[in-house]
Amino acid sequence: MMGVVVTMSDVAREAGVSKMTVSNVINGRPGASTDTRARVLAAIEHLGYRVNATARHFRAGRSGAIGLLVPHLDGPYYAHLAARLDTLAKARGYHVIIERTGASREGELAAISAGRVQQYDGIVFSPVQLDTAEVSAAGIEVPVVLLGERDLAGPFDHVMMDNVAGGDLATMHLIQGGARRIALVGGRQDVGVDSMATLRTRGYRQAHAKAGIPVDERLIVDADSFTTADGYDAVMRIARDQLPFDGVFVLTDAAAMGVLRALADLGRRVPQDVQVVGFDNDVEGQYLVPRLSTIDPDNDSMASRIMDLLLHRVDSRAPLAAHAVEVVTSARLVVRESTRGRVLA
Amino acid sequence: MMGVVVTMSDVAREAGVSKMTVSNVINGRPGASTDTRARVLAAIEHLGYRVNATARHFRAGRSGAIGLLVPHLDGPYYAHLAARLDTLAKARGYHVIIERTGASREGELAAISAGRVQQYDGIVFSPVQLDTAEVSAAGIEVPVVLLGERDLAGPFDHVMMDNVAGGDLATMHLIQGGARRIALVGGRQDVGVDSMATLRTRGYRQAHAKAGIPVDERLIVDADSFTTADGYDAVMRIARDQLPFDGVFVLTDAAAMGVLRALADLGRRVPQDVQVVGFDNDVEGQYLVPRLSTIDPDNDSMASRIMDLLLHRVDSRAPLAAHAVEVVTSARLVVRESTRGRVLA
DNA sequence: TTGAAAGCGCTAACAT
DNA sequence: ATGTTAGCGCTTTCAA
Repeated sequence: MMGVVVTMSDVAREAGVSKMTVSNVINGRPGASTDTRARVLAAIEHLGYRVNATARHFRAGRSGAIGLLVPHLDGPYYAHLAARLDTLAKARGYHVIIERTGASREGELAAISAGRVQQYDGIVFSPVQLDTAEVSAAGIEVPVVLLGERDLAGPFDHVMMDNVAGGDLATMHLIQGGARRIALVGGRQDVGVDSMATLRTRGYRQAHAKAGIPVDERLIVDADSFTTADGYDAVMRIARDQLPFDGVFVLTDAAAMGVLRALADLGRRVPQDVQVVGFDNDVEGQYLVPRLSTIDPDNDSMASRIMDLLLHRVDSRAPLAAHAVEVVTSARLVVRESTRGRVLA
Repeated sequence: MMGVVVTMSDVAREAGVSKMTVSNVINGRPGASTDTRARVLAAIEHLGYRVNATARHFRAGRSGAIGLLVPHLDGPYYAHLAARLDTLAKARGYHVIIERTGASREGELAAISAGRVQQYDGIVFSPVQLDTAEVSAAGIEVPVVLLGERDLAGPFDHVMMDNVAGGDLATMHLIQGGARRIALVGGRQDVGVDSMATLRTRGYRQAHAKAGIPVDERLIVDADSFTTADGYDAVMRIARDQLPFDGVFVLTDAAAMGVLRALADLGRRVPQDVQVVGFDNDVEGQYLVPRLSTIDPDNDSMASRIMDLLLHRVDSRAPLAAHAVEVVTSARLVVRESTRGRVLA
């Protein structure tokens, strides 16, 4: 026997009031006497009533779902972000649905297509291929918070970490540890679209410029989707090309894991022969051999900002407000065993 | 301007039929002439109509949500399982909501409490502390599929991998590689409740018995929630107690990562001084130094079985059928660099 | 083969 | 301070 379903009408009858009064009490709306409120609360308690979230969302013309559109879930990065966002969303009556775009143009376009998006009350989108103009052109009709790349002056709220500063920090750290030929695994040339990769690459160049060290373009190698496998392959390609290098800045910790493995296969010691620094501060990094130095992007505060911005728009039914908000959270260097430098001031 | 919301009535008007006919066509119910069907389909296409899942679930008295109750999301194991289950669920009009129990009794009891569970149409529960009787006592009123531990004869459908065989396989592999004093990280004494840990431990003992090797109980050390940190700590504890060992069977790959790191800190070479084998076959394992030998539980087929069993009950509104189904998927040894043995037949 | 009516649980808008 | 009405989009039931 399925449990008795207690509705608002049941509570109203039990408390001797109307459904509306029950609704008002539940939603903390004013206009109920202390006495009535107490009776309603007692009835709720007594009957074990819980609001039917589906009915409430239905009535409001909403689904209660927030879409989180990310490239993949291979590494821990997006999994952790998803968990944090979900916790924040639950506290406010929503839940998070994860969609993987596969980091391809088609995947991203499909994910933000009208049909897919309309099932959500709002979306958090981390594009890796599309730029603001393209996202804008998709004509998304729910609130959107963009994530992880720099796009000046878009119509969307935008939360990102300071990738350029982070890349600079990481590279400068390698230089201070004595590196002069620093490979950039996952690096991308600056061609129009800003992305996590191009921005961190910009930081890499910035640090070289400040230190007066020339950049050898051949040391900038792509790493597809920044997975562990991609990192491994990238180093193997550099080695095959016989390019000397004494430092590696890897754009993600996940890829850095593959880099460390590749260096081990090549018989190069870390940090004695080659220093390595990652980016993301995944917990796994502190258990690698050697423990990985990395950049910590402070993801917890990013998650709060994201949910605040998004749900504010969702609740106020103002999908595309006039004033898009730009939030930049700052990065911090975490020095462990894979580098020779010291913590910077 | 929010996009025009196209409803079933709009489609009906456009096609010159009633809502019911549209509904029938959409749901593939019989009783619509080929001609009518074509007109309805054309109207749907023309207007860009999509069914409102919230309304449909509301009408059906459902939420459309499947709860996935797991101990944590620290490692990749449950994150991957969640992703797979979600893909399967989406294809059938449901979505997966992840709940973390924290691997504690209170956390698990809270997660399966009436209030929490009633928001789901069905749940997939991976208990680590509770046994079948306790889960049963909670009086869950939606379909449940249990996961990951052995419980004979419960009222719930139950999908698990063959943990005992996997533990046996791993241990036997270490023995064949020459190990005689094998530490068991995450091992648990067999006390009433079967769990992932006690079952794999049973496999460990079984292998020792078959090989005629005595088990040193002091080498069986707990590892809390099987995280990387727990694995690290476990090995450090064994070392502090000065117990000699030449092999380690770690109950999860996540913990195995910490084990490898600890052995590196202790200056013990793997696999020359100590062989290590994990369990789960996380992708990360093949990039560790050394690459981790492990047990592959074939999670993909587990995920399909789980969703099939669960949604069958959900769709047929038969939460507690008379015949609970027990599914056991088999495990496979993956030999890499952290052990000295060869692949078993 | 098709349609009309009713209602799922909730809340905005409007009485009282 | 509290109640009544109406209706969100869909499908079950019953009628034509």
